Amino acid sequence: MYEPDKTEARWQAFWAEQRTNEPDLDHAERPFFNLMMYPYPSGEGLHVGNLYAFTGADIFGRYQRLRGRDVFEPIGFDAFGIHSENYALQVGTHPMDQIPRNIANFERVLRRAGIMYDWSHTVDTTDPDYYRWTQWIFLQLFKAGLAEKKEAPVNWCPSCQTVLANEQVIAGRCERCDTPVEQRLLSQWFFRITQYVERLLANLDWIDWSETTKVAQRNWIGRSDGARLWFPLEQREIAGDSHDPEQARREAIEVFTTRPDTIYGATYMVLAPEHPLVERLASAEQQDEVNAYQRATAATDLVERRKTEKAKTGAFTGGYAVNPATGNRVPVWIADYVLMEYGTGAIMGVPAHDQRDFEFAREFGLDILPVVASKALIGADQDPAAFDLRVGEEAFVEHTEDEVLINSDRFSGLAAEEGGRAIVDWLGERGLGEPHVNYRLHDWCISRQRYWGPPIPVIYCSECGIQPVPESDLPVLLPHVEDFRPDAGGVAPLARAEDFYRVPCPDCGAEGRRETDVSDTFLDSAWYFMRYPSVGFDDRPFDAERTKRWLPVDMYIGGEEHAVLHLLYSRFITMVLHDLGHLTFEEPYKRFRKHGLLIKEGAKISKSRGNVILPDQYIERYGADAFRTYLMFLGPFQEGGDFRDVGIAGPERFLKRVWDSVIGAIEGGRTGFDDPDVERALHATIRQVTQDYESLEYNTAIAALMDYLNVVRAEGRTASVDEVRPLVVLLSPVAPHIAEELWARLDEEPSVFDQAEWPTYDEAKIHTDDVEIPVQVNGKLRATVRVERGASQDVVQEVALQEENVARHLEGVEVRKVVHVPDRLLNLVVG
RNA sequence: GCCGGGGUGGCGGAACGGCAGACGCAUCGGACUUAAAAUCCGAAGGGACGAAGGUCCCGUGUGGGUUCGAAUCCCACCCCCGGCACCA
Repeated sequence: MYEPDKTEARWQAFWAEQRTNEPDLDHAERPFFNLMMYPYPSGEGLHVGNLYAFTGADIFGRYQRLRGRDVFEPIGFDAFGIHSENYALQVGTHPMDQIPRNIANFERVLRRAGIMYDWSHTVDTTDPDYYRWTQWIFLQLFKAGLAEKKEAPVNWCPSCQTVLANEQVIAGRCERCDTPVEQRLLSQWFFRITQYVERLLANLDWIDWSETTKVAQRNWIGRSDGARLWFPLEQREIAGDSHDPEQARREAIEVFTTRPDTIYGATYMVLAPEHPLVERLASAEQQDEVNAYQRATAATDLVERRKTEKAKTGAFTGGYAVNPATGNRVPVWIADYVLMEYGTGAIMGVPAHDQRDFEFAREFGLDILPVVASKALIGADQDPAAFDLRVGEEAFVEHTEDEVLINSDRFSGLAAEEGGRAIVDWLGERGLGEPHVNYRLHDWCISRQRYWGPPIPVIYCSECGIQPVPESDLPVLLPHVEDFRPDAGGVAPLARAEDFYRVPCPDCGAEGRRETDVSDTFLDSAWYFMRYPSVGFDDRPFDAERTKRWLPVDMYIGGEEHAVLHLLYSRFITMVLHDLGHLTFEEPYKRFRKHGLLIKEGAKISKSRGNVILPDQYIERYGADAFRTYLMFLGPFQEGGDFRDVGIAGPERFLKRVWDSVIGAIEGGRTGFDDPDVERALHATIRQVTQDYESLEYNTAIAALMDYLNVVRAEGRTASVDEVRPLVVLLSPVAPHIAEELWARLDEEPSVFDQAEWPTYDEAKIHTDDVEIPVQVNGKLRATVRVERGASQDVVQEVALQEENVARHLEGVEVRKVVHVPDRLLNLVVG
């Protein structure tokens, strides 16, 4: 009798006692670092989505192990952060008490699920032995000039009462609580990730990652090629050759554009309402209107402001600038459709060729002047320099190969792209233009005005300014404070803990004050995988030898939701540590594969829907093996699938039958292969399962195993031990407990993961002597015939023609053509 | 709007130029049982004809195309999911 609860408990105890899953980190000869994204240990318990991801990753790890690799498969807990803090606030506990309970609960479930973790090398980001090195990493960036404190407009969540990184703002709302985000001008710590943007982009071309993830990163980085142009302010004359270009630029409005070719159509300019030049440009008579508009914008939250479909609003400043190409003076407006944080916070308005500018010009009666048109439209007989193009209800924005410039002086008639380059060159001679690449990506704001994170290791000295905490003083311990509530004014909770922040300057001893902000959780997770092999080394973040042996990560499996956050930050931190000489590699993950998303009965799983699945009850009822098998069977791992309770019955029955068949084989005592069909099925199954594990297609691997079992036990047949031994091995990555038990009962030495050889297949044994060939007439199936493998067309055709059904369809018509694919198909084309 | 991914039986999904629906769930029929559950055996995309073995037609979101042959490749469109979005 198959009793999963007993079997699973026995083998989990065996693994723990024998330290089966703890590779020798110093001497492993064929190291394989199998990594999965560590979870946030929530108070609600381990989510089935976590277990889905972990199981898929675990199968890959176990498979690599059976292929002879020394697999290191660690787990840790991403336990700092707003989520934990909010949960503690909600249930009225302290995170320092709550988190260890959550972690213990997670560990219990993960052990119960039979994941091959090395429990002697876990990471907890809230452990001072860990965050000490998170602080150390901050210091390395600080010393390298890659961490800077600057006053900047930042995203402020009024509900969480903290600053958010751009990546944490989803459609203008806080990713945590969905509250519309405000902009505030605050002094914050930033990591200069923008300095690495080209490398982050370039390496995407060669790292082995899911293509969709690479695309998401490219989009996020948002490289756009264009030019910077300077429109001199009107009260100054246009800077001529005799002027210093630097001077000219200081007295001008700088814009970024991807369409410098359209500058002759720039009939006005728009500044973001917060733009520093607004004050200077605003005329006395427009001052009130400008101020009113600025106030109105400031009062609007980002969600409202960034609505695309919203009608265009704005205010005229009363000031003018000069279009450096035409020499015409153009009015300068402010409008909220221009955003301070993208480009230069100012644009040239080209209403004929930009839909937004078009709408704005229409609203305020500004000139609309087309300067680009297709050759076909112009025709051969017209002069592009004076072409009269009428603009309809929309801007003319298509950007095609055959467009040429019109109404653009001497550039008229040039192809648009070429003309754009020529114009930028020409403006460049006067210092008023240059090619420029702009990025959507901003520097990474790591300051958080919250409690539950690693304190940023900096001291502000009244005498000597910003001082890093000496490395020897790390960690800066997060004190246990009772009132860890965030503050609406943006003051960090630690700023209320005088014992914490009052310290002498580490350099001069004068009165100093600690930084009271903590760092972003994403900094914790940007390097956690580097710590795993070096857990236990107290005097260094990562040991050189261990790191060399195990990193970079061989396989990383995780959710697509981290495509642009965690994965980008950890690449950045790895590059920095590489450049500073701490690492020998610059990309952290050799391979990354995303897993799909689980839904339940067609609906998204979420707390608010109340359809959250906790694995505990299922493991309790069906056993970990059956639950794992079901999770992996319900759909392609990389695409996700639909979880339905009733579906577990299939895998559950399958495992019972495996048990009965193997036990039956052992009791029967027969060896060898007496049935060529079974042997053939075995070899085909080994081939299929091997390919599927390799490519993470676990659902079809399991289907293949079910298929094979159906062959083995057909019509009350009793299997031989040689027929079932490979089945046990092939199944073991998915259902490790039952596999261990059956392996042992087959009189083999445990553990199957150390003792078994991965089964090999013989292509020749998969082939039969005969093949079944479908016979089509005009592409429609009319019969199947059995012929010898490799039979010639003549032979196949002869056999086919004897089929009554084929002959009938050939009656009275002429065979015009015969398509024969050897061993695959015969198609008779009649006319 | 832009960028990804996807639309196949009652359901989850296979197949990804060559016998559509593997494998499984649910369903139905049978065996076992006093009975039920469990287990085992079998049926099954839809339709038409046939007593039956069978035979034919229709079928992979819609419409076109390429091909001897298309779920699979190409073009256009519709719908769903995920991401980004007044990004200049």
